[in-house]
Amino acid sequence: MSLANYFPIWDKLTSSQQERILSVADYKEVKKGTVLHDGGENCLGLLLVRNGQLRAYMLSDEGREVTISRFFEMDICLLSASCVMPNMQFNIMIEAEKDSQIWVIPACLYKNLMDESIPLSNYSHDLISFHFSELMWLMEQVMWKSFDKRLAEFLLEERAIEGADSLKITHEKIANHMGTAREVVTRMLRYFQSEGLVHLTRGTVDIVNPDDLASLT
Amino acid sequence: MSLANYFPIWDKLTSSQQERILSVADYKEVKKGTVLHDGGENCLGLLLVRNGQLRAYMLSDEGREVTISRFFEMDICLLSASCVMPNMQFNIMIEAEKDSQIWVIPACLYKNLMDESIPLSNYSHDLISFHFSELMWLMEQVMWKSFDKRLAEFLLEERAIEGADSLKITHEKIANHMGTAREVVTRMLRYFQSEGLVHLTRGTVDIVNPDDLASLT
DNA sequence: ATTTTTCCGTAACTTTATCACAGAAATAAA
DNA sequence: TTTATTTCTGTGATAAAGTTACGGAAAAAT
Repeated sequence: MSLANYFPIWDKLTSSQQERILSVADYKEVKKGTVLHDGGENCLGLLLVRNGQLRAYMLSDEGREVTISRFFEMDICLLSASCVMPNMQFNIMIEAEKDSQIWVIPACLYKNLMDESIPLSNYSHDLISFHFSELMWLMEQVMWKSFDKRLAEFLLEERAIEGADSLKITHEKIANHMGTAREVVTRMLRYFQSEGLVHLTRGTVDIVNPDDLASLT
Repeated sequence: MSLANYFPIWDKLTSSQQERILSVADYKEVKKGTVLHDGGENCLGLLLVRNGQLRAYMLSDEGREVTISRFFEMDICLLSASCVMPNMQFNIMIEAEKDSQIWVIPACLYKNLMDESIPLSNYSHDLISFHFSELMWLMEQVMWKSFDKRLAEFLLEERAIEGADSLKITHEKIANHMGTAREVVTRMLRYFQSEGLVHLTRGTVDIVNPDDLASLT
């Protein structure tokens, strides 16, 4: 399966445009943990996920993190292309959460295409709009939901992504996703355990009672 | 001065497109406090500010607010046009912070224009991208800055907007901008006053020492 | 002049974040 | 295999911010 099968609105591009993309797109296989983009530095380009899982997150000066968005198969990530997303002077990071196969499409090409293809321009428009919407949602969560609800929701989301009740994740990783401190996660997880919602062992959180977790949110 | 002088990239539109905008744009004068858009309900359209000041904010179920973005002369607000910003199912509100003169451009027309004008499509792209960026900034503030710094920054921003050291604003309004509780604002303002940074009277905050306020951030 | 509304002040309490440290489990090194 | 090192977790003390519950003063309305 090639790029054409993964790139959205591929058939709305002219064959010349398609060829230009194919000729410059860079196929990469990256290991879990690889940082693909850090801050405003280099404008890597857009990332098209063939396989695996990416994570975009914010990084504070003190090294704290919050996950902004996650990318799965067939998703396209614009956040790595500062040139396509102008006016961005902040620390957005992108890393591979799992071993992944991706195509990197240079931002300059993409920008050129946006100047000639209305479908592509409108598609990007909708993508960014979607990211904006996601960020609004995150904002709501952070501002107005208590931590127990947020944690419960995170665990259930993780369960849905992994398709398993046993999550191989450390308290610190959870804290980094949620933008809080490890101790806070530990304490709440212990409380969840005392209530029979989860079972904890080093490096894993077993979801014992997903229904009660869900009713908490 | 007419719409054409306020609408960005006006000269990159065809005369037919310009005419269509002119023929359907609705000129309005709204009083301070008017809510122009509430939630996903009606898709009012975009707002082009001729004069005055608008404010976009999030609203929680419990009635708490946070200001997301503000709009001044010649700014265009897309957030009110859910159709132009798809995938938005949250409570975004827009109100006039001052008596304002605006044009309302129906979202359906705008959407049609985006399908035929690359400059317009790209312009909207950049606009939303800018909103995304603003939201990222807000997120950083909320997550990683202590409240004293945030409040100092808010007061200085307000001072810059008003062009005066004496701010006619209640503690509650400040709290609504910042997404916190009125008591928290009151306490911090009293602390600021005790440090000689501000002077408080009912309904006003006088900035006594802007430099020290700035050094706090 | 009196009532009502708006705005502000404060104390007690809860939740979340921060700091400091320690011990257990896993991994690497000797 | 034993020892050392790193990673992960647990917990108490403290601080910051949000919540609850008032009451009182200033302004506006009657």
